[in-house]
Amino acid sequence: MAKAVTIQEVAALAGVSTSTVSNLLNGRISRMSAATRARIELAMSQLGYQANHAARQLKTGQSPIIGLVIPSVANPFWGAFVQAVEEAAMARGYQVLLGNGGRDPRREQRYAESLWSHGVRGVIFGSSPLSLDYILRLVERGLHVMVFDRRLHEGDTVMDGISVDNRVGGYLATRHLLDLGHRRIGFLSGPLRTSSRLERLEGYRNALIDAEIRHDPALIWVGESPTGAGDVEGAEIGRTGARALLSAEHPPTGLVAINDLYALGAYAGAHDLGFRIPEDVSIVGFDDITMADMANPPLTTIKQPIDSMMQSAVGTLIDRLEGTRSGPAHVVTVPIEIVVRNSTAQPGSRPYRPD
Amino acid sequence: MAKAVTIQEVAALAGVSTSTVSNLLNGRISRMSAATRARIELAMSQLGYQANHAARQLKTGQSPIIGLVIPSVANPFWGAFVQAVEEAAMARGYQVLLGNGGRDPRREQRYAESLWSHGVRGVIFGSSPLSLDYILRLVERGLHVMVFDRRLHEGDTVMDGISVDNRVGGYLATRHLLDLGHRRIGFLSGPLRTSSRLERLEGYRNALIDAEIRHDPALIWVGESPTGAGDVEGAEIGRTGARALLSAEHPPTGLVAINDLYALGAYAGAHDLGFRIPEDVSIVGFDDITMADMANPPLTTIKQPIDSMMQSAVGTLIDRLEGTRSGPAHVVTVPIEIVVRNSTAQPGSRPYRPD
DNA sequence: ATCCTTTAGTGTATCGTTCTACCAAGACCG
DNA sequence: CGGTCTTGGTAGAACGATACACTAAAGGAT
Repeated sequence: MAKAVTIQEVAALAGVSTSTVSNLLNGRISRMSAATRARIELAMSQLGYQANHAARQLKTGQSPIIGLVIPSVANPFWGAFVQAVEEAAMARGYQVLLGNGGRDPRREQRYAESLWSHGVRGVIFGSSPLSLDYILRLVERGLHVMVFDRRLHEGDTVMDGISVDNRVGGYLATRHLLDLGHRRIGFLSGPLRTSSRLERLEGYRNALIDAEIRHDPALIWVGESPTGAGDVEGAEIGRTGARALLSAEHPPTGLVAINDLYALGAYAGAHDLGFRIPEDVSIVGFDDITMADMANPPLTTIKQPIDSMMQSAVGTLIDRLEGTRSGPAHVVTVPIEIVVRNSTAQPGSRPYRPD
Repeated sequence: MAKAVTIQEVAALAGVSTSTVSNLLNGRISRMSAATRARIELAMSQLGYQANHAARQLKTGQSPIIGLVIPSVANPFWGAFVQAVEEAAMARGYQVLLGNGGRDPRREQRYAESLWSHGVRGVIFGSSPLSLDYILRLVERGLHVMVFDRRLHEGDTVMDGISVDNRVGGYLATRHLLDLGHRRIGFLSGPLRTSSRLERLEGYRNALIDAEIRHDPALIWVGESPTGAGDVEGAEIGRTGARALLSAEHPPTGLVAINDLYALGAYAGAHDLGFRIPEDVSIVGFDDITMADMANPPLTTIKQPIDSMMQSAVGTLIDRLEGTRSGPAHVVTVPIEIVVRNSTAQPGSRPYRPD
C-alpha cells in the first residue's frame, strides 16, 4: 500500500515550510513571492500531491461533501434529481453522499446524524415528511439545510428552500383538461404525506372551483403504499387507482396523476379495462421524466426544471457553507409549465394536437 | 455551532482514560470489567457521543464509506442499482459516495482519485470502459475494487467481479424469438464500448448460428450517442434504430434491444411507423426495470437480479476492507432468466401468452 | 516470601493539515 | 539614524481518535 504524499514532503522538496504550502493550498497567495509559489506548485505536481481530506476536516470541521437525502433513487425522477445535484456539486468541487430516506422520518434522522459525523455540514432534503422542529434542531447545531419541494415562507423559517409552485402545477394540469371540455376529472395519488402532494391536490380543487364544478370526493383516489415509501410502487398504485376510478358507474373522462410514474401506471390500468388513451380517457402527469416522452402515447405533463433548480440550490447551499452567503432564509419558487403531448384530448374524441 | 462531544469528555464523565473508551469503541471489551463498560456506555448515551470519522480516518487510514462509480443515475436501471448498493452498504454501517462516470474514462479516473483522497478504500464500478491497467494501478495503491458487469476470469485478475452471463442473456433473448418462429431478428444497441454489450451481441449471434440462420449485418443497428454517455438518450437511440431497421425493405419481425430503455424507445419507433407490438414486431429487452412491466404491452425481457447481486458484491467488498476476506479474486456469475410478457408473439400473429 | 501470570487498565506519540502568532529583513520617512 | 511599515515567510500547538508499549494490583504456585 503506497503511502500518500503529504504536505511536508512537498514542503521539503520545495524548500519551504509546511505553513507556506498550506497557505498556497488555501489561496493565501498574497503571502508569498511568485517564485516560491512556482516552486511549490512544481513540487506538488512532481510528487502527485493529493490533499488528505480527513486531516483537513479534523482541523476545520468542514468537508467538501454535501449530503443528499431523497425518498428513493429507484424512481427515475429522483434519479434525474441526484444526477442534477451531483453535476452541480462537482462543478464546485464537492462530492455527494447519498441517503435514501424512503420517506421515513426515523431513517432520515439517522442519516442526518451519520452525515454530521462524517463532517458534512450541508444537506439537501428532497421532498420529505420531516417535521420542521427536527430540522430546526439540526440547523441550530450548525447544519446548513436546503429543502426541496416543501412549502416555506420567506422569514418563516431559518432554512433555504426551492420548489416549483405545486398549487399552480395542479391547477394547470386540471385546467388543461377543463379547457379540453372535460367535466368529470379524477385525481390519482398515493399517500398524501408531503406538502407538495397536498398542494397539487389543492390546485386541482381550485381549478374545479373556478370552473364551477361541484367537487365529487369519489373522484379522488388516494392509494395506500404497502411499504410506506410509495415510490417504486408508484406505477403499481397508479394502475390500481385508474382501474378503480374507471370502473365506477360514472367514470371520469380525464385523470390528473400525482406524478409521471402514477400516470404511466394509469396507462396500464386504463388498458386493462379496454380504455384507449386519449380517446376514452385523457391522462396528465407531473414531473416530465424522460419516459414521459417515450410513452405510448407521449404523456402530457407538468414539467419541473430540475437541472436549473438544482444548480441554484447547490449554489446557494455551497455559498452558505463557504460563508459567502449569510442572512435570512432564501426561498425560491420556480415557474412551472405544462407540456402538452398526446395523452390528452377532448372527451370522446380524437387526439388533441397542439398545433 | 454546538461543539461535538469527544471521546475525552466521555472518558472524564466515566472516570476512565480515553484509551479505555477507545478500546470499547473498537470492540476490545475483553480488556475491561463489565462495570467499567457499563459506566462508559452510560456516559456515551448521556452525552450523545458520535464518533468523529475524520479523526478516526486520519489515524487508521480507513473510512466507512464505499465509492460507487456508475455511468448515469438518470437511467432507471442504474437508479435501482444505486438503491440496491446503498441498502446493502447501510446494513453493514457504510455510506455510499456517488460518482457519475458517464462512461468517460477520464472522468472516472478523476472520481477514483477524489474518492481516494476522501479515504475511500473500496469502490464498486458499474459497467465501464475503464482500461484494466488503470484499475490495476489503483489496486496496487491499496484500493479494493469490485467490478460489475465486466468479464473477468478467475485468477486472471486481482479484482473481484460480479455479473450476469451476458452471453447467455443475449442468447436467451434471441432464442425466445427463434422459438416463436422468427427468422429475421434485429439487434438494437448504442455504442459497443463495454464488454457486457459485446457479450450480449455475441449471444445473439450464437443463437442465430445454432439455428442455422445466416448472419445479416444489416440487421444489427449500433447507434451513436451524441454525448458519449449513451444512457439518458438510450430510449431516443432505440427509437431511431427501430425506425431505421423497420423501414428497410425486408424488415425484421423481431428485435433484441441492448436494454429496456432501448426497447421502450423501440416501442415508440415502431409506433411512429404504424407497427403494432407484438402483432407486427416482437421486442425483447434486457434488465427488467420497473417500467418494463408497466409498458404497453408489458415488455418481455432478460432479468438481472440486482438486489441479490449487490448484496453479495457489497458483502465481499466490505469483507475485503475489513480484512475478513483475502486471497485471490472472487469472480461470480449470476444465473439469469428471461421473463416473458406480451411484447413478443409469433410473427404476424396474436400475442403469445405464456400459459 | 518470591516469582510469574493474568486482569484491567493507562500514557503518549502519531496521523496530515490548518492557523494564530511571531519574526527577520528590507523599504520608507522625516 | 531610529522608528515604523510591509513583505515573505516560519514555528508549533491544536483537531479527535488510535494503538503500541507499559504497569499496578491481585492471585497462584512453589
